[in-house]
Amino acid sequence: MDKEAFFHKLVTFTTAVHEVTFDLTKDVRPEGITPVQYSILEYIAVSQPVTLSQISDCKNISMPNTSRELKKLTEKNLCEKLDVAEDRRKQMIRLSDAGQAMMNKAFEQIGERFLERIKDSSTEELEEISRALDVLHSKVFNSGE
Amino acid sequence: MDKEAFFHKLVTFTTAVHEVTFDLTKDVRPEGITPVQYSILEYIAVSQPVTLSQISDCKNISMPNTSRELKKLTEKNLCEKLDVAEDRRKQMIRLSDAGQAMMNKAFEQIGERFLERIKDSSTEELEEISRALDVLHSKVFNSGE
DNA sequence: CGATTTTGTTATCAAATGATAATTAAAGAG
DNA sequence: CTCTTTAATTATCATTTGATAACAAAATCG
Repeated sequence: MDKEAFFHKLVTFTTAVHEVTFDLTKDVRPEGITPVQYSILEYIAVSQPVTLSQISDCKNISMPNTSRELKKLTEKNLCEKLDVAEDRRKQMIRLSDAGQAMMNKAFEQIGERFLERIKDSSTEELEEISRALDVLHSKVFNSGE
Repeated sequence: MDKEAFFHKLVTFTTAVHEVTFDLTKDVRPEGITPVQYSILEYIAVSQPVTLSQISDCKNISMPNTSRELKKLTEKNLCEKLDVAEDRRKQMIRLSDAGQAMMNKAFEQIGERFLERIKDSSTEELEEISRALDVLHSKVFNSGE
């Protein structure tokens, strides 16, 4: 298969992934939370506890802007800052109970929509999908490292 | 495999896809083009000719805002509006020569980065990846319909 | 034909985001 | 101990984006 066609296939695929994730996640964002804030909360939920710099790096948001958004989230009692004993410049950030509850609810909705989407797949097909995810994750979409 | 783990796997995967596409496409956006404008140009490039409503629907941008951004792009001579004979309300939009050249260049850069990313894969692995793309595209990320 | 729907435009406003400079405090290097 | 680097904050500004209302013209429906 020629590179050109392969590349086109990948572009089409990533576009589809973006569209589907948009569909799965639309409307789950709670009132009063901006898109950027939600994406930060999502990141914290998955990787907590994290430092401010980590959020800044991974989400490609400058430190000042990360600090600003995190301050707003903290004021809304959605996350907490914990001092780090070894390095007193750093702060570990994690979701508060309220923030955790909020994100659980959001993930639950997304999960339901996802299950709806694969509900017609047999056990064998799910296995196949799972293997496909492994292949692509390890051979193409391996961001880490 | 339980649903919970399956869902988690998918979340991790889509996150990776987003990160990788960000890496592949960062810095390719030409000077003076905003992110939203670039995403519109990308969509036109792949699907041209398209109507304004199609752009609005597919990119989830309201008609007024789509119209505004398209006007700016037209003023920059990056795309053209063609009248439709059968329905004089509609306009078909496509890239101008300059716009096409610009997007070709952008896609070329992305293509190079992509090839770099899969350069260590054998022919068999590429076949495997291709099949995995087909599986996921048809069974999970099938946005159309 | 008249009413309604579709397609697109213009204008305007508010909110979200991005970018930068200046500052603080702690850690680490020499 | 001084100098430099790292982590984070605050303040400020311009740009981008989203949202809404009001409008116009063509198509479609009954």
